[in-house]
Amino acid sequence: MSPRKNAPLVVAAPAVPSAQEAPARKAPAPRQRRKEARPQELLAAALELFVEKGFAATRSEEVAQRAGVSKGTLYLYYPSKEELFKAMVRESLSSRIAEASVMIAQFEGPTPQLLHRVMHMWWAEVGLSPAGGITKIMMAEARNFPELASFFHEEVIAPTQALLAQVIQRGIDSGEFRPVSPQMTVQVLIGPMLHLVLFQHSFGACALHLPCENPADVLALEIDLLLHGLCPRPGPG
Amino acid sequence: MSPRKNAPLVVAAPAVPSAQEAPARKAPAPRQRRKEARPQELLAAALELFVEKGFAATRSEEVAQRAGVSKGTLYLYYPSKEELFKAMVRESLSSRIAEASVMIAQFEGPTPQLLHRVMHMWWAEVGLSPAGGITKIMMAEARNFPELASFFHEEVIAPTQALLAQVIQRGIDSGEFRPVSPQMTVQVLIGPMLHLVLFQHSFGACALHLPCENPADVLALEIDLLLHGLCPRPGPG
Amino acid sequence: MSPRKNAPLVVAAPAVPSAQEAPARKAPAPRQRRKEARPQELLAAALELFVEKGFAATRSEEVAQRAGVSKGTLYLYYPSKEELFKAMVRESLSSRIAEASVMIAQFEGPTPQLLHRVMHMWWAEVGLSPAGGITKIMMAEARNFPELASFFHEEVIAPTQALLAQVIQRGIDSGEFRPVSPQMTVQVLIGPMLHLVLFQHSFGACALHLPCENPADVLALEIDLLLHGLCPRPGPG
Amino acid sequence: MSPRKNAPLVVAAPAVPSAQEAPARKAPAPRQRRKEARPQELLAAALELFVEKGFAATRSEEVAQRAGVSKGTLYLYYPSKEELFKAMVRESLSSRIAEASVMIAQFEGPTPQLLHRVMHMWWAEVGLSPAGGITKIMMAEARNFPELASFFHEEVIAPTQALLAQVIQRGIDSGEFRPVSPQMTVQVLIGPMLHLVLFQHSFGACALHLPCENPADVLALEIDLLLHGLCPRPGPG
DNA sequence: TATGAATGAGATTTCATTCAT
DNA sequence: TATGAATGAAATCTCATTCAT
Repeated sequence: MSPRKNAPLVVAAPAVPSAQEAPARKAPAPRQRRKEARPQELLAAALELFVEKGFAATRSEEVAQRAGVSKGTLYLYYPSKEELFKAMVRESLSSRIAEASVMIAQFEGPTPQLLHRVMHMWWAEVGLSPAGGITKIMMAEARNFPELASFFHEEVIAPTQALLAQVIQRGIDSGEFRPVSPQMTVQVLIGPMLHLVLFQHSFGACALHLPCENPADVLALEIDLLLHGLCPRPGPG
Repeated sequence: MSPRKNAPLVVAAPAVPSAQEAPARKAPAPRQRRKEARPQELLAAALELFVEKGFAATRSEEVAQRAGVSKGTLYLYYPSKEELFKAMVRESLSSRIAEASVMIAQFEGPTPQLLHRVMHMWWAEVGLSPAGGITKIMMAEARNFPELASFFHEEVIAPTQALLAQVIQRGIDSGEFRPVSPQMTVQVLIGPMLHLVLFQHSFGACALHLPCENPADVLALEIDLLLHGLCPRPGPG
Repeated sequence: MSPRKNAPLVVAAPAVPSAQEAPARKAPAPRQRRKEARPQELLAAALELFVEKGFAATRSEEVAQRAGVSKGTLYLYYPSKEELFKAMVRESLSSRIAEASVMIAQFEGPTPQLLHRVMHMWWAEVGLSPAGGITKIMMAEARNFPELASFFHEEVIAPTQALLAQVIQRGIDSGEFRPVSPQMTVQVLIGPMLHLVLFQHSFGACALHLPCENPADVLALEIDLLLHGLCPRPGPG
Repeated sequence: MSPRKNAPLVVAAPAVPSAQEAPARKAPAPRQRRKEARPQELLAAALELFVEKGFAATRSEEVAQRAGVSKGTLYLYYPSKEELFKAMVRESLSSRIAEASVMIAQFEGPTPQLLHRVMHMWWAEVGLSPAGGITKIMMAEARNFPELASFFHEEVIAPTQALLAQVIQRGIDSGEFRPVSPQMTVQVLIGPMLHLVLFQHSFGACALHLPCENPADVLALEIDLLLHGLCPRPGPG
């Protein structure tokens, strides 16, 4: 949907796998292998740390350390912290959006079921992974780093919303949904999920006494409410 | 639907006029003595700046400047940036929660109407004011400033959720709502509103080409959907 | 002995004249009384705090507070921290030196006994009182505050050493002491006592596990050693 | 006796030459890489400055400058001013104490001679070097920096006193000394020497008109007095 | 005379980025 | 390529002193 040419999207680079492979390395030519894996390792370390601490508060040396290289090496691959961040976003999120796009296009069946599927998919792939925290960072630091904000909007937000609006529209067209505004409904759909994710990545990560509901249950309830409302139906469903 | 009419969504609190009129003046600012007014002015400046830039990225000197005083004066009133932040939260949010609590206790009438009222009230008092941005900061910086997170949770999040859960419970008790989990439903209720506010205070504040819906309309739709669902009712409501 | 003209020694120059003239007054109006006592109270507070923390590390506001007045008032009496310090020195030490001078001049009897007396007197009046700590400060901060150092040398150190040298000379002249250098012997005399005092006011004031001997005993031993030596006498004393 | 021949009493450690030759240079100091030498250079600069100004009054940037590096570099080697201070103490004093300990253990000969030797050794290695000023700082700032005080006591004071007490005990055991208290005698021994050093590093370093005796002579006299007393011996020694 | 609010230079420590090796 | 020592701008907080009241 977005005009971006999302070439690396399809690669579906696993968010943190490389980091987990690294400690147990067994390549025959370890020197060589390592060199090729560097960008992946750096990106994985960046994802973890940016989500944990935010963009400004993450020290580039720490990223390098966690990836097992020196500070200088990081700058060999990415000329600045901003570029590192962008690369990490592309790696972590853009590919997921492409996948979802394919799934939606191919789906045949009732729209409520498609909506279920899309939301659960997002929850599983993004909400539950560290990638979900990226949005938290961007919301917080958008105004301090406008160029990053702009990038993120084009690369992630707009495409995602377009995808969801498409699903709503499908339901309206087929008479399965009431004739609401797709764009606005998307906001209502996204809201609680994102809120849940943000919460997990912020207060949820602190050791507070959180009366934290099971997110999966909240998600189920949300879908149920959105589809059928809080008020009991007068006649049988 | 309206593509761009959300202009004054976030009501920018007017900075201390004198500070803004005299950016280039050289005279050492004739040392005004006004102990009474200072805290308010500092808190207002702090609110603006913290929401704009976040906790860590806001320089305390900048807060002082915007309040029209010197760095030292700020520390005369608040012993640290953290304490300034806390005071600002108490000033901006705690009082609102107390008001809402009173309103809910006194309300007589159908619960859906009460829910409407509470949500619109929050939107008007918090969502539309800079205070709404405080949550954005806290989500972003909770993990870097655990003590602040804990404070915010106790002072704001927990009371707010308790209040809303109380409303849901009222509806369930009276048969007006289906027997859902109040705590979880609160998450679903809060989600989109908070998301909207966060969005306004982050991407919305950047000069992006946002297909940003009118928030008030989104809010209305949300309440409608939550009460009646996306799926059309089989019989007449 | 030193070329200094120690005129003010005898005069016991009253630091803040009005302050010393007024200690015995009994003005009926308590308001009045207070005002006259101010300098004394400030000087007392200054002595305590300067000895405790040093010159630079003592905040002038703290001195004012301990004296029960406001910061502004302190500056009404003493135009700067340096002047306050000087006044305090005059008040605390100069008068003692004058007293000792009189005692020495009037003493009739064997010199070893005079030496005993002088040293015990110094110990009782200075060593045991907070005033002893002033030397600690001066030693530490002399190079950072040369003017203060110069003042202290003229006002305290030189007169004291001259007095002691006079006693030694008396012993030599009468054949009671070996013909040593009075000036140098003064150093040897002063050393351990001052060291003891400095130690009390520094490490001794910390909560360390000090194998701290009873200072009075150390003093007695010192005098004994200086008079009779460490080596046992070959024949009967 | 000699009125003024104590010129180079305190051997000023030569500052890093390059740093002093180029105070006005503008070129950004061609970033030398010399990890090996840095700690030594920094420690030397720290010693000089701490002794000159005290712990609190020495700015860490100044230490860096005198060592010819930037502020940041200092913090690369020592994580805080306190740690820098400790490292400097270990470098300057702890090693000397170890040396003295060995010498004492190996010495064979009369105890008065050993005492002579120890005291002269201390004078030469510590008293005459900038390291002697460290005690001045510690005495002055012990109460403001208790942790530093504790460190210094354990690392320097206690071991030194133990060593000297051991020598006195040796003399008593062999009948060479009268049966005095070793611990207390140590105080008497240390006192004048330390006093001399403190004086040199404080008032002595100011441009005062000091009737300052030659310290070496004072030291000799002190030892003589302590061994044989002020009072003339009735019979021949 | 007495107050205490206000000021602003200054001190420590951090970190993105550079560059000699 | 890779390293990591070096830099220096910044950010928080302190405190002697001033001055309006």
